[in-house]
Amino acid sequence: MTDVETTSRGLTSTGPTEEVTYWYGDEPTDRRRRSKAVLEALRIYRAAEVAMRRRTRDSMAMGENELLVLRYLLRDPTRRVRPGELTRYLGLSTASTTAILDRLERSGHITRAANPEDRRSIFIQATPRADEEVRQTLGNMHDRMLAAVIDMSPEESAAVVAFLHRMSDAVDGVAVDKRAVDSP
Amino acid sequence: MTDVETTSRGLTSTGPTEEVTYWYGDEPTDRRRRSKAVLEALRIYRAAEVAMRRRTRDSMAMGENELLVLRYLLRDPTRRVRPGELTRYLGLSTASTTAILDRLERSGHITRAANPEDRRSIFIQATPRADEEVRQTLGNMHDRMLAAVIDMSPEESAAVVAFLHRMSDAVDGVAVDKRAVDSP
DNA sequence: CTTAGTAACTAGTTTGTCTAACTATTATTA
DNA sequence: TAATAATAGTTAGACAAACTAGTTACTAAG
Repeated sequence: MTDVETTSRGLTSTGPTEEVTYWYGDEPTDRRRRSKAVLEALRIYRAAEVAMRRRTRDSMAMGENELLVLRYLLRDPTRRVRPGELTRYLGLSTASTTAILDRLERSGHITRAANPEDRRSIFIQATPRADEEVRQTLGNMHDRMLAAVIDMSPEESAAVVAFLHRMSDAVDGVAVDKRAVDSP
Repeated sequence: MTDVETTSRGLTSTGPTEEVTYWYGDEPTDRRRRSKAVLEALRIYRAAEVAMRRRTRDSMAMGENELLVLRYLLRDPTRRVRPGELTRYLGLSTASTTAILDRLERSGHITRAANPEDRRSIFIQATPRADEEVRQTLGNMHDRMLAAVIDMSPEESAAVVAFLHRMSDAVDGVAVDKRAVDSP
């Protein structure tokens, strides 16, 4: 399990051709080997995604959270999003959210608009420029992802979705207790 | 469409039961619906993982990169790892690596040892305490992940692995232009 | 009308990164 | 062999982005 080189383009697409061909007698050894191949593929995907995030962040000269905010806003441009919602989404303090919005406003990616119904709060809107920039760098990715799944059979889709849900459950259980044992 | 609540425990495991059942006539509409379900499941998994990382980091009072270094060191405790290797792994400057190692040394998670063959360089070793702490928080996760895939059929494994490889390729192509293209 | 609660912001601090300069050591070459 | 270049890691100082604590403006409840 070495993450080392997988962050550079090309190395993440190691051909799966033979790794997953299966046996007639489905012995425990084979199952273990297949399981490892699946987890390895997942790890490679994660590495590819982390690398993509960094490239995008660099090419847009923008922090991770700023980018997340833009993507969140652009996901449904009709929705009225307030800073508090972004605070919960990012899991940061309200102060940090304010700072992020300041930077995005200064760089011309968002605007702050008054909320007529509650004059304490405001609405955040992505500018056309933000839309264009994000679309230019990430736009094709979603299309490619969709193209990569559109040809899957119902059975394949079901297997993948079930797998992802089990994985989500697996990572959901980490570090929820802790500090009961060894705190100083 | 909203990432908002998916970062909290439990909400990531929305039952997939009906979303993926399939039709007799496999019309384009169904295929599109299935595709969206798959990508949605992937997005939920990602959110679960990000949340897990944060919980771990918080519970160990440690930065993301410190944790990455420890996991890297503990992956094969017999190997002699030098700071330069960690620098390349993390993709940071050598100065930042030094700072990270300073923090880890001060908190008792690593030790610096001399390299007798090249007195400019040193070896980094994780302490037993680091091993125990990491194992305690993340140890079970790998077991749970393995348990979540060990029962998959050869066909299911193949479908999942192929899916992950296609996804890796899809994200690999983002934002590679703009600057010097892929470098070796 | 007062008091409590909420939404966002400001100020000041801490953390973790960066670049540039530095020390010590090893490798190359004139 | 002496001079020079290259390498490994550290130190110093600057900056970006997070945090906590406190403020302002407003709404809701007694």
